Amino acid sequence: MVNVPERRRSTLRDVAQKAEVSTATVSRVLNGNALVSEGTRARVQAAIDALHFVPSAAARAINSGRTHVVGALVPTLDHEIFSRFLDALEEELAGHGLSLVVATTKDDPDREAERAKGLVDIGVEGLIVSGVTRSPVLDALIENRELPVVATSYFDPSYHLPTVGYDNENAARSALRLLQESGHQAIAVYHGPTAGNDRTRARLKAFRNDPQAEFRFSAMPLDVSAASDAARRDFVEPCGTTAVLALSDVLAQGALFGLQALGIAVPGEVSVVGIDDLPSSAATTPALTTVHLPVREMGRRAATALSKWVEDGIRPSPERLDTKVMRASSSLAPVSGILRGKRL
Amino acid sequence: MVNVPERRRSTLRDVAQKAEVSTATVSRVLNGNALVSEGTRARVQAAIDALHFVPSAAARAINSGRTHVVGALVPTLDHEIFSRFLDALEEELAGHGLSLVVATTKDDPDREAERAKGLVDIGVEGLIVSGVTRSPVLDALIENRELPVVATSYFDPSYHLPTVGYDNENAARSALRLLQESGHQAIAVYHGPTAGNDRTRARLKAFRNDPQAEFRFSAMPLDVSAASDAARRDFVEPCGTTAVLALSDVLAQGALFGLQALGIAVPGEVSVVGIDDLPSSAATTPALTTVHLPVREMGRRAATALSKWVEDGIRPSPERLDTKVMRASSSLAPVSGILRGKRL
DNA sequence: GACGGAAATGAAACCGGTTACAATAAGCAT
DNA sequence: ATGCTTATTGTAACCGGTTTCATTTCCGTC
Repeated sequence: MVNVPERRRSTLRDVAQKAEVSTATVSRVLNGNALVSEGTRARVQAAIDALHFVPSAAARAINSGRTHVVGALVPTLDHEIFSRFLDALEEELAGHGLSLVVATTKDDPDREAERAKGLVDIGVEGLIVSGVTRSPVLDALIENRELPVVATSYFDPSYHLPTVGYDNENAARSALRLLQESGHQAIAVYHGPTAGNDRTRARLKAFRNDPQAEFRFSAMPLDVSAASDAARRDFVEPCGTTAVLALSDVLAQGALFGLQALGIAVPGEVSVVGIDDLPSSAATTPALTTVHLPVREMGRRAATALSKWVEDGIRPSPERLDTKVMRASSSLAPVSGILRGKRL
Repeated sequence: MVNVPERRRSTLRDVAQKAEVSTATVSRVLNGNALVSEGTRARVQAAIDALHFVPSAAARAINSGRTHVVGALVPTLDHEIFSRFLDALEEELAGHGLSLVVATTKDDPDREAERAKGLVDIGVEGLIVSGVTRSPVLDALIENRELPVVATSYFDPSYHLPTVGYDNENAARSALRLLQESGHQAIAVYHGPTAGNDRTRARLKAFRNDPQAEFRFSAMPLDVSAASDAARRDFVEPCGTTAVLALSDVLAQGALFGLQALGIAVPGEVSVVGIDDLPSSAATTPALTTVHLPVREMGRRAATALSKWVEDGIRPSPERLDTKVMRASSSLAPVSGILRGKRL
């Protein structure tokens, strides 16, 4: 509104001048710390308000050597599991006085390295990453900077960075055991892309060396529709498959919906089991039998671990989080019931 | 490994000394800009590598006056709609060379103001906010700092900040019209909390002054289970209500699941319509009739707008995004069918 | 009324880069 | 050999804060 020819953001020196004190005094008022007389403090504060002075974050950072910012590298934000993780992570970090910058990797190690470089360039003090597969470039960067980095969604005490996560293979094994205990042998396994995704690959390990079982693996994009389509394709003709084990709940839900669209009873004719335990999985009809992954807890733990490392220099120990079977007999039933293969 | 007593991060001066050049020359090499002889450049680069030198972000920022960081304030990350928005936002911002810090507000204006303050403290150059309800404190902060701020999820050209979003009231009206055109008059309206959430309040405006209709409003937490429970409560006894209009797809899905659990046919007996168009809404059985909100597009547009403002000082104009009815006759059917109230 | 010590404040160095400007050296036409 | 450009590099100021240390002031005490 007013004609201000080239307004420059006011600085601490401007404030000092206006309040007729030294810059040191203004700095003291700003930080509340030192002992400044009440009169001076008021005068300085008045000048600050009048000039709408806000201290420069960069100038502060250069002195303290701290930016109070950490970064998180996740495959995508467009998946409930990661956004819930980040929600908890952000909340906990905020409690420790840290801000969170996010960057997405699309499960590409090169892209991860590139984005990590970007984060370091803006001055993050630490990093949260997903899984244990790094580009050598990123490893070198971490090494050189001695950057605190916590790896999540994966538990591996032998990894060179501290991990906070669950045992993916074991989670998948729990789901598999559940099915097998109910007599299922011919199982369709639905999973997301394995390229660049070591969590999925770890889960797939649970299916190695199983002489009796008969697995049918299908990779697909991680969305409900893909799994729904897959189920409609796989089960449109009678087949011997009695169960779908999805390595993510979105796929399990999709399978459930697809089967329902075909008029196939779940779990009467086909059982469906997932991994993740999304909130919506408890509400579907039938509710989904799944393996709960404690992602919020993981977010909190990772935040605390990274915070300790960044603030106090204490390198955290690996933390293993427990997974847990949910609603074991909801979308899962013994194979003795009506078999899809015998229908008609 | 090596015994390094108190290692200090190496600085540009260290590099200069090691390479036996001035700091100016090192800076030139760093920025590739100026003309440095090939020999010198190589020597400096060698020193940089040897010392694992990485320039300080803060020191750079203090000179350029730029941090290349912007912030986003969203109610929560734990909701698909926001995380998809952020996914697109982050991607587009990255394309403009900007990093994204996120902070959650829990739909509380005071908390929003507080978190915004925190973001400004770490040096964000601009802000993305949700809706058009601000705490006066935050408004003052924005004003004083002349901070570029773009408001999203809401279209209102009269708002004092540029908005990039859709017309919430109109979206709800589309959904309502759809139901009414099919003859529905007794409608249960499921919606999330209204406190601090002007998007929901705007959607509710669509139901004002409708003499013929008979609305039954229920507020509930924004999760599938809450709506499922509500539906099970509302429809367990025969009642005249023939449709559920949920102001968010998670609630619509919940209602759908709840009705299915009661054995009520959708849309045969009760129709369900949502707003959002989540990916999973296309896959449920039946697929959900809903109003598509272009949140990814909104993310991209908001990113571009804020980027232009931050980088080029061009204050963006408000942008209105179109909403669109999806799958109009999927979970919606004319009321002439079996009425729940007449069952038994 | 001089003295010791706490309280309040300022001068100036400093953090780690960038950059304006000066200086030196090399190249080349006259 | 002289003068002028151009290429290369260095000196030092500067960005906007923080902090060390010295200085001044104000007390209460003996």
